[in-house]
Amino acid sequence: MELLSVPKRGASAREYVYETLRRNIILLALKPGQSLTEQEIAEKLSVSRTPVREAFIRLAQEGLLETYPQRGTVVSLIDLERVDEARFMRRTLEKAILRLACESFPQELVFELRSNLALQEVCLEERNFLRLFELDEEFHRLIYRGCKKERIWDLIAQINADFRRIRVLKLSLGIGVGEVVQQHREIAGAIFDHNAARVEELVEMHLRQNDPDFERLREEYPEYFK
Amino acid sequence: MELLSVPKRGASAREYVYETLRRNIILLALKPGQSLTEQEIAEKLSVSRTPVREAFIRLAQEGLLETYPQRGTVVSLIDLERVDEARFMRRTLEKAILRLACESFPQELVFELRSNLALQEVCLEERNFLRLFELDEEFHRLIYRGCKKERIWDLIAQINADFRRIRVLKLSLGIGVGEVVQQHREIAGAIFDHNAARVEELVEMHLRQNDPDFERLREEYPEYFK
DNA sequence: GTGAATATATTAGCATGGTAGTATACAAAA
DNA sequence: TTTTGTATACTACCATGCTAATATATTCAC
Repeated sequence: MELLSVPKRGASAREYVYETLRRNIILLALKPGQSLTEQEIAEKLSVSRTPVREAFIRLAQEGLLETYPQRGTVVSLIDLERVDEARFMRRTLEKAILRLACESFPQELVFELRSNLALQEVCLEERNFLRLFELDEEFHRLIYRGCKKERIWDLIAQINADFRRIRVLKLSLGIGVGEVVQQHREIAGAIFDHNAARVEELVEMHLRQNDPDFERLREEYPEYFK
Repeated sequence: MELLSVPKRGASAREYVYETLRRNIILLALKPGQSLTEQEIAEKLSVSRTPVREAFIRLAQEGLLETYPQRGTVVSLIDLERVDEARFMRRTLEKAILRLACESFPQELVFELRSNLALQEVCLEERNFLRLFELDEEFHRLIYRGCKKERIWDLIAQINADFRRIRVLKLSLGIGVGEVVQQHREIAGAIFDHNAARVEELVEMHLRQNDPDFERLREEYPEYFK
């Protein structure tokens, strides 16, 4: 098992282990269904079992791990029902948030949004899809922040973990990245123009475009799904 | 410090401590701002420090506790900004959920909803407001379950913890309980009649009625607020 | 060879001791 | 009186050993 490394940066051991595992699960360096033990991870990350255990508990609570007492711990399989529920939640909230953003959006974040879009273009040209994925998340987070709803974004990110794994699968197949950047630009444009009606359409489209690919991915990687 | 007890029921020590503390914080048996230590709670609940610590971590993640490394842990103050954000989230999602419920709602849950309403009436007559509070939560959960969106309810419950503490404060002052039961009955009626337009109004009213009381409560209990 | 009983290994849950960081009390100096 | 330095106490963080539950391998009876 190879783990992508995450910088420690003064954080506690617990935080370090948590971030490392979370990132590895979402980026599929840890495969759905793969089993882990406290001991094993503790050794790999050079910490004791306690902070590993605490990270496991948190990841289990977020649905990324499943712990079976006295037996072991496995990376959760991707659950398409849960994905549906998460996407319903996100679609619903994001439409409401973007309506707010069209009413008013703070100037300093306009700059950040534009910068983010520019970087997305670069990643697209360079075909750096993983980084593009992170910029995508950051783009949406910025909008939530502009509406003073950043906590809501954090919750969505939590419940959306399974969906994020699916997106990583899609990226690994290189499916539909160009459209995404174009849509982001249009969404930003609608915010700047205070065009609430238009933004609602755009969000609906943006968040629904992944729909048809689920079954295909499931056929491609059946062992990752529940 | 007196803790309301919670039955153990075969759960792990960690779960037991978590449930006990959570309940005590929300019902304000543990006051906002009050400080706790692992040691102290471990002794009171007759477990070791480990499960207490793990429960603390989870409660801190949910915003009910704040942990300052090497200094201590305190029960979070009620944060009205966070409350606003949580209520925005709930209003937005609950309207969408209730529209779904008006389209179709499973028969077996109709029965449960009616039973719940009947119990609410009893609690109202008996002035058992704490139990009524729990039935209220259960009422809404049932609706989410009927739409296969129970996970979303759980997230809302999490982010709503501060709002729940406010409601407990209100109940302790005996403010506006009669209306709530009446509104629940109307909401259920609208679901059974598939009246989506009506239900949206009702939800808006139901979830907004608490608005004006915040400042009053803040004056009454300034030490509980941030 | 098959099935039951038993031993062994493995795991997460839990208890407990040590550590480092922080606040507090108090004494000494100004 | 005020400030500064120091000792003390207290805390959460982390390491580690033990326990109980479970899965697997082995032995034995038939």
